[in-house]
Amino acid sequence: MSLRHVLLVYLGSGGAAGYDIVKGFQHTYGYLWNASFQQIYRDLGKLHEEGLLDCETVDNAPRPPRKVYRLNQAGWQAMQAWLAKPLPVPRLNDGFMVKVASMHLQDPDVLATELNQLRDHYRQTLEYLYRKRAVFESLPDTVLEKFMGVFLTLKRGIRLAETWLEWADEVAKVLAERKWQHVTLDDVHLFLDTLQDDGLPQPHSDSKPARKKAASRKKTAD
Amino acid sequence: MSLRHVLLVYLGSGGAAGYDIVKGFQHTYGYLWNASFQQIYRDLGKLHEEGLLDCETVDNAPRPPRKVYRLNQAGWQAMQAWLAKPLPVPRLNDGFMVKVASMHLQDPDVLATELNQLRDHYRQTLEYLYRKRAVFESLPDTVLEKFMGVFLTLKRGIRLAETWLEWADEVAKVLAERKWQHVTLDDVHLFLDTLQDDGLPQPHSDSKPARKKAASRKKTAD
DNA sequence: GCAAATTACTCAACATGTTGAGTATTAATC
DNA sequence: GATTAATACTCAACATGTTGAGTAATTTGC
Repeated sequence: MSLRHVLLVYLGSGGAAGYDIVKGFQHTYGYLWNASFQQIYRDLGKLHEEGLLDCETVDNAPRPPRKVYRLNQAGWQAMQAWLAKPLPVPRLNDGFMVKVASMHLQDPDVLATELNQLRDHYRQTLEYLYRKRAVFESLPDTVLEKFMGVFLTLKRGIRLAETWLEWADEVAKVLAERKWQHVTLDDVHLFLDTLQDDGLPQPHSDSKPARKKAASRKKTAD
Repeated sequence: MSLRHVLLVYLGSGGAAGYDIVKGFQHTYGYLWNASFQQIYRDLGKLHEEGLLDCETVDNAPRPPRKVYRLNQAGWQAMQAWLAKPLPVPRLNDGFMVKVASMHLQDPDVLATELNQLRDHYRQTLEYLYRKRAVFESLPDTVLEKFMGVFLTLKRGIRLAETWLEWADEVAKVLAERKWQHVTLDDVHLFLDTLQDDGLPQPHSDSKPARKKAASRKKTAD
């Protein structure tokens, strides 16, 4: 699961050339998948080497020739295979959450500043997404149905940003009231042990939910 | 921004040894940050090499000795520097969104199956998180305040899962009604060109919102 | 028409994350 | 007490993503 597959899907609607793919990709999947232009070029080259893409070199003198990539039989199959195979649940490695979880280690004003920057960002994003949604909603049904998939992901983006902002208000309130205390690792472990934690469902984790008493842990925190 | 920093934050509350860190880390940041035990061991070693962690080798005969890692001065500063420096807005490379956006390329029943698997997963996750929230809410305020940061991220996890499920209902409805049509890349480009797209706010994108007419694009789609 | 900036790329080094295999010690089973 | 399984690690190869530098054509400013 990676850019390779997303490129195959992108080319599933038709072939295209170098920089056009870069630009079109940003347009189409811009808020679904981040990729640098370097990575796109590199992976297009690899997919071609591996025989999943045909590459037609079209003369474009006096400029360098355009390389037009297009799915071939193998590529189409690889795309279908990816679409058909369920993905692992996405990881959500969000550093800001780590900062919030450990707010007791940090100057609350610094965290509040970062929170506000993020709020501005998500408010801007939301406005942008609302404008886009309005365009979609003004389309006649027959056209909208052509872009139903994209429309659905747009709605997802809107929901995400909206709930992020609601949550951020909660965090801001806590920060304003300065409702927290210092914590040690031992506090945390003792507390978590009392939870009788059955483990979060994690389809691609190799740890089983089996638990032992954590009593044997050496006291190493300071 | 990576596991390195999260480990520094984790050790900010106190030192700990090898496998204890692995286990404790999964506990504390399990639903905030995914990391394999191999990665944790490797990065602990690297942080030690770089002089950000002290490592005290404690005899544990007849077992292999325990390596107790602890933040030193430099490590504490590195942690504070990370906390103080605003993070880039997180990428959200979610393959399932790509699948939904290109639903016209795929058998709708296959997509529906994957959607339902994900719904089951998020429903389970949500139940787990509700149970955890109930524990937090039963705590006396003085204790809750110790874990306010963790509590806030838990609430975030709940909001995320809830809105994901609401959105999934929308998608399921569209899939059931089979409301979409075949699309070509040219359709997509023509449509997007009409949007007068100003670009999504992307703090760590190097593309500027400047736009040209896409009229010069060669017709390469099939 | 020359210099500087921009566009359209390529290359290489590196950071980060994943996968699979391997190795001791301890515990469980026969 | 030998065999097997589970625990607690280590190592190495590789996949993926990021960063910065470089190059050649094309446009822009003088």
